[in-house]
Amino acid sequence: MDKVNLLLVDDHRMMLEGIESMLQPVGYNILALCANGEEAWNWLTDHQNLVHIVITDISMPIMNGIELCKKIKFSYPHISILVLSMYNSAAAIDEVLNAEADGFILKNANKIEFTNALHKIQNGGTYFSQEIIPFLYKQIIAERKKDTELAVLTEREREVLEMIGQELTSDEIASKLFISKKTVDNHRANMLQKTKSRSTIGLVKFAIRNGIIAS
Amino acid sequence: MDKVNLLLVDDHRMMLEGIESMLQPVGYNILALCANGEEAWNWLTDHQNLVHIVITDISMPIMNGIELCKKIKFSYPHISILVLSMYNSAAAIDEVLNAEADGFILKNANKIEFTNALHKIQNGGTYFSQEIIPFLYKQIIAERKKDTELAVLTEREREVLEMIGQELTSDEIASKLFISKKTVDNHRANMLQKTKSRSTIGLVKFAIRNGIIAS
DNA sequence: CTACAAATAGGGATATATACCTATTGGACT
DNA sequence: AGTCCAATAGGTATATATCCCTATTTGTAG
Repeated sequence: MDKVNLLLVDDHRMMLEGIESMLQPVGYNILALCANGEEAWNWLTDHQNLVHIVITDISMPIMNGIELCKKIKFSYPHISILVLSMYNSAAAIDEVLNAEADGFILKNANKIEFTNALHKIQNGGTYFSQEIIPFLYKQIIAERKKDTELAVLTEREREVLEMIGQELTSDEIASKLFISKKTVDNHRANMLQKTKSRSTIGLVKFAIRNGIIAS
Repeated sequence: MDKVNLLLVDDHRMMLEGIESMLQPVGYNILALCANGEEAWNWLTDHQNLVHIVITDISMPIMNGIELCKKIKFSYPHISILVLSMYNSAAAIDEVLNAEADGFILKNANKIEFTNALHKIQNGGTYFSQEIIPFLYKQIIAERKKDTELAVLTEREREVLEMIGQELTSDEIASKLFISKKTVDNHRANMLQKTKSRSTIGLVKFAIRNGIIAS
């Protein structure tokens, strides 16, 4: 049987070389090492038919692992993808599932689990870390709730919230948006309810938490 | 010359094994792998005279690398420490320097740089990644500015600010601190001036920036 | 001893936000 | 055609924060 050809994608050089020194001795063929999704994507345009499995990190500069995964699955569906992640956050898991990855393991997995995951994947299967399986159920619900929490705000409300975060008053926001102060106040009131805040302070914390404004 | 004895500390199993497979072939002796600072600290009580260099991550559960570093430097000053970090944040660098580590490299360093750092350290020297050297200068100043920014607030003001961040009103804060609402308002006014904020919103952002409250 | 900063507190005025209401319009989904 | 919701806007009352003053006490540095 031919060697399995891998493409490794991670922005941490040490992680790349660590994986390489772990897999090369046990019969895997590392075709290339890429530091981010874009690099990998470009490399794939000329080598897509060589690659069997792409092993990628999630958080990387320029193009992250989720985006890379989606693009590969759309354009080169024959390539399997194993996603590595530092943390088993609900959001990460949800995104990985959404991107149709073939496997997802945490970076604190040991060599056994790692090669195990690769075996399953190279045989057309899937592999998800034991640690994240509870999340698959529990957190689809939790995630939906969190998504709802994020989605509760309308486009306009987010716009207003952003200006609140810039320390503008309702009057100033009204002027900037060419609407009545009353309307701005209504948006505030609605957002207070939706985010379960007592005052603008809670609103601002919500905004920072959700990346609407910077601290 | 005897082999150099190492203790590896990182909460990511894969990173531990990656480093191990990188260093073992080039003549280093890995004594143990620990998943966090406490584990390493406990292990050291019985093996402190065997270890030459401790290689540790910063962010780990239970006891982080900074704390571990400080404890080792206090109790076993003959042990050298190389700190690994994911990010070259100003805060991290400052803490590492403060903990008197012998070296600090980023996890995206390659094998060459890694062994280079170890060589320097085992010969009694220090090694800091090229990437972070600019930080050593620029950010000592930036850090000092941030410290100053933090220092402008008095103890009491910080206390009040923390409560503001919990969405308490001046009245409520006054009750909790057994002082007059007027006093709280004075603290607010003074903080607004000191932080150059237009309103409480700016104050809250300041508090989050400086870790006084969480978003 | 003096000078200064921090914490305390008050008066009084004004600005701003919040809490309840109601109401209209336009677009999307059923 | 009817329902729902976002966005709009107004009224009225109250709560809260902000501004501009003054003033006392206490501790600390010069």
